Amino acid sequence: MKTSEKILLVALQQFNELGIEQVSIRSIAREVGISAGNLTYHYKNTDTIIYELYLQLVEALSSSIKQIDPQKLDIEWLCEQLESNFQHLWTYKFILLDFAAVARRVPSIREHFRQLVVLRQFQFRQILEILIAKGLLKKEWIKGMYDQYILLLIIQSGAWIPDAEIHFDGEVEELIPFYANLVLGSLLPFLTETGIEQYQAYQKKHQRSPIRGYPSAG
Amino acid sequence: MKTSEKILLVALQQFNELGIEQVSIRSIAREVGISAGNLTYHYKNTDTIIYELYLQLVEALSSSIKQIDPQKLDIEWLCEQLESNFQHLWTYKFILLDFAAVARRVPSIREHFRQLVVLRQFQFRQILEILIAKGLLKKEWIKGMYDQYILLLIIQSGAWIPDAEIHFDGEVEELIPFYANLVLGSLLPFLTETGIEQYQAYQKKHQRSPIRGYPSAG
DNA sequence: GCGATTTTAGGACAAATGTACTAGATTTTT
DNA sequence: AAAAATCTAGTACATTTGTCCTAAAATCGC
Repeated sequence: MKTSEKILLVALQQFNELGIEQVSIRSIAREVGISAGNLTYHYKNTDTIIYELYLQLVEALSSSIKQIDPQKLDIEWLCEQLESNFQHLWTYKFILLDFAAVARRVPSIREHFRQLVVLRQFQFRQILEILIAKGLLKKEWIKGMYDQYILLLIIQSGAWIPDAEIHFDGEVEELIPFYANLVLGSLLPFLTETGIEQYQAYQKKHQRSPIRGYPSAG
Repeated sequence: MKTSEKILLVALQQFNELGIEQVSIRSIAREVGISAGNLTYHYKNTDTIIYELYLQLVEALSSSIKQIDPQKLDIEWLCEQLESNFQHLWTYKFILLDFAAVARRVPSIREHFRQLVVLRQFQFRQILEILIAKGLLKKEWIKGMYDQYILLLIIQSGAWIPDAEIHFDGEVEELIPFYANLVLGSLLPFLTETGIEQYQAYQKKHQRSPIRGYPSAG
């Protein structure tokens, strides 16, 4: 494997484990087994590495979405899509764990992400329209409610990661399904009866209890 | 004003403006106009200051909640309560801006917060029960949906701050109302007709357009 | 095999940070 | 007023970090 690839791999691991502020070019170089001087040859500084990893994440997410095929689009597809995306996000969790700090350190990430969110809003809107047309989602019964929902969904899509870091106590394998399920739960009140049936079919298929590994007041 | 109070004040300001990682005992001491040595006499290190400010925030939120009076509890009360809480959170925004980083630096904050959330879940559940009993909220039509919603609401209650830092472009005075309104929006699909009326009455009273200062795909 | 390019190691340097310590000043207590 | 406490300034030290530079080593094209 190329040195530059090794660096990114080790860097990602360290960022995820220690948090961005604890990682330096020296700490990465040490673990890769190269000199710090050498590392700066490949990546000028840690910010460059962060940006590179951010691009990897964006790429992973984009290629996952591909084209939206209105034919296959249903609740089950949505569930799978979301869970797959969450998996990618978790792989690069350090980015969303302290996204504000990341965006402050690397302004180009902030700018890129701002535009990305605008695009996502648009895509979500299209998806919802299709689901409504298919009778899986209720028609908007309060003006603007779906626009609000989309924003909330985007916020939630990043926010579950810090939440998991603080609260989640369960097994690692259960983490993604748990939060995917949780965020999907925000869709529940909008579902039609057919939509609910599809949702519950998906639930059953994957054998999930709704809340586990999360401290509760019960 | 006592020196120790001045320190907290300046520290809060610097944390909010620069982010936790850019603030040091020296940078605070410089702005307060005292020596760094003196500052360490009052607070051993920045972590201690962070913890102190965290306690201030918790105190502000707690005293805001006070006792819940089932008599007065309605949608309007909920809106006001939420907006008031958001105001407090924004005052100490650095804490929730990088909460994962804060919790990593000061483990006692993490532990305290974990317990706090358990309590909040319980309180929310009580509030929702009352609203249901009053006919403002629909009865749960999918098992466990309100438990899920409560978790989402708690996540959203912290997540709007990083989101604002990245996306919000509007006037500062509009920020809190915008996000309070956005998060309250997640309640919309659960509202009964009476609930919707109360909600819209509150909206009208405060003259809000639902989306402003936020980049949209429209 | 040879020259050019790419890759690597290592060191030097300034700046910043947390921590600890000393000693003087100020306030409070008695 | 004297003693005790609290508060303050200043210094020193070890570490870490980003950045820059040099020279050697490895690799590649021909």
